Amino acid sequence: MTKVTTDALIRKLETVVDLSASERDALLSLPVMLRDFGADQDIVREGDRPSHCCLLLEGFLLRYKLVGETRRQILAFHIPGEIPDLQSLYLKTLDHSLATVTPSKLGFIQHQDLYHVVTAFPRIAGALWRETLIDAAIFREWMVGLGQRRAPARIAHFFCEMFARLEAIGMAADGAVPLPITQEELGDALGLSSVHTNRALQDLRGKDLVSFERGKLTIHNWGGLAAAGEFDATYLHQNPERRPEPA
Amino acid sequence: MTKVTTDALIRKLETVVDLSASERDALLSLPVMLRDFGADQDIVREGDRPSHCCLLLEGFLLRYKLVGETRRQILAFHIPGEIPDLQSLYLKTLDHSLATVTPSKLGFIQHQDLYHVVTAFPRIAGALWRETLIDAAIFREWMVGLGQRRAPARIAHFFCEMFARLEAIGMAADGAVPLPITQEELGDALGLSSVHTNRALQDLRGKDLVSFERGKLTIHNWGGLAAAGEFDATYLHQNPERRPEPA
DNA sequence: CGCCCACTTGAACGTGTTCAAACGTCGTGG
DNA sequence: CCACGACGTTTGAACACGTTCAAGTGGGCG
Repeated sequence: MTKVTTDALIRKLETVVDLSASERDALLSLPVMLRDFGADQDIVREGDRPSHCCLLLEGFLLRYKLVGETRRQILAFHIPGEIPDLQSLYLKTLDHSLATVTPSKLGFIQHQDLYHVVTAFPRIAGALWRETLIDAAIFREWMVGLGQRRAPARIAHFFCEMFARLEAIGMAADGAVPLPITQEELGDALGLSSVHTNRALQDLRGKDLVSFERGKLTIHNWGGLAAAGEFDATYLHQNPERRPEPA
Repeated sequence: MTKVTTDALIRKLETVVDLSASERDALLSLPVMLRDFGADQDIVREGDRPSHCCLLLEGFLLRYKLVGETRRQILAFHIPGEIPDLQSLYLKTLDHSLATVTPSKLGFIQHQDLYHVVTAFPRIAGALWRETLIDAAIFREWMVGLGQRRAPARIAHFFCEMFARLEAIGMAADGAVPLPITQEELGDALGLSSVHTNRALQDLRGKDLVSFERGKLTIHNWGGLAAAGEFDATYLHQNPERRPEPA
């Protein structure tokens, strides 16, 4: 039972380090509490001091910050295999909230248990650390979009990123991936009103680069979309670069 | 000699963990290569695969990404005691550049050496990991500013952040801190043109909240500035929350 | 003293926002 | 099976924030 749950995590980490038997065992024997959530539910909220992290097994999550009652900035979207709140292992007070987008299956892991594992197994620690660094790399790239790119480029870039990430976990088929978010959520992630998001979307559609409807993103012209969004996947650090230990 | 150089780092880490004698020794005996840089010089560039990290001892640094030849997004400013490229320990290819703002003194530490320390001393690893998580928390807060706040609020928020960080390392005096950046750099960090940055700045000055001239930031009305920028310091995670290990 | 660089100002323009209404689609219940 | 309701998407039009271009000002340093 618990074996199944950390599988996704182990698979992810093994793209970076070759885990030894004892390392794999340590991860497999981590107590994981399974829990299902409906759509649009907060999992943890800004200001909380959670005692566990959660591994996303199925579904889509997002992280957000509210600002001044009416506005929110979506900070990230998360897909299966990720641990969206791994940071809470070291930063005790949450500075943002985590919520489901779709109905989701989560595996909760006690900080204490995780802490013992990262203390005993430096290579696991390194691989997890690396995950949080990629998280930060994605934030940086979003900052570039928010600060420097016009609406259509921002959207195009976002689509490229999500496609690349979803493809990497095997969720792409026929040039399409599931992306079950509304235009309003898209706008809140990209710092755009839903109205303008809609119009910029028509722009991309008009050039026959993508279609995005009913939670499905289909890329018609990858080259064109990547060019429109100035997308360069380096920041996702997907090329394993095998082994995080230097030299 | 090398003792002096890692002092700033040790002091920083000790606000979070109580280091044992052997842990402190390990840090003190880290080989550090000192090097001076002039103003406005690249230290490492996007695409590089550096073999070392650098600890900032004196001066100001910034990280940036260029986009489309003419625009750049500044991702972060760094102040003494920080390791701006710690991430390169695990993410081999740099996805952005690091440069000096003012003439600076840097201590370079080989990845290999640092890797041995974090492998042997999990608590040091945890404290450094935590630093990179705070880095990410700052990115998130900047995303909120870039996506949701109007120019004056963005600037006000930024000033509050820099003041808080500089104060924490003892660089504040009489409600003022050194902040030797131009309005153009400020704009590039906040996603604003230098012209508009200038006008928004006049706005804040007109309300007698701050003055910012000749590289010096003086806060006249902290409450007012924080309100204007909707600033809440939680995300800086400066309250030590003593000991990163859970429970 | 003079130059360079940063800051400042003005004015036209453009991207994106806001408000408001209409449309479409899907799921529910009569 | 159709009617209804809810929610997401689409459209229009006025407006605002921020950009761009261009020229001018001012201070620090060689």
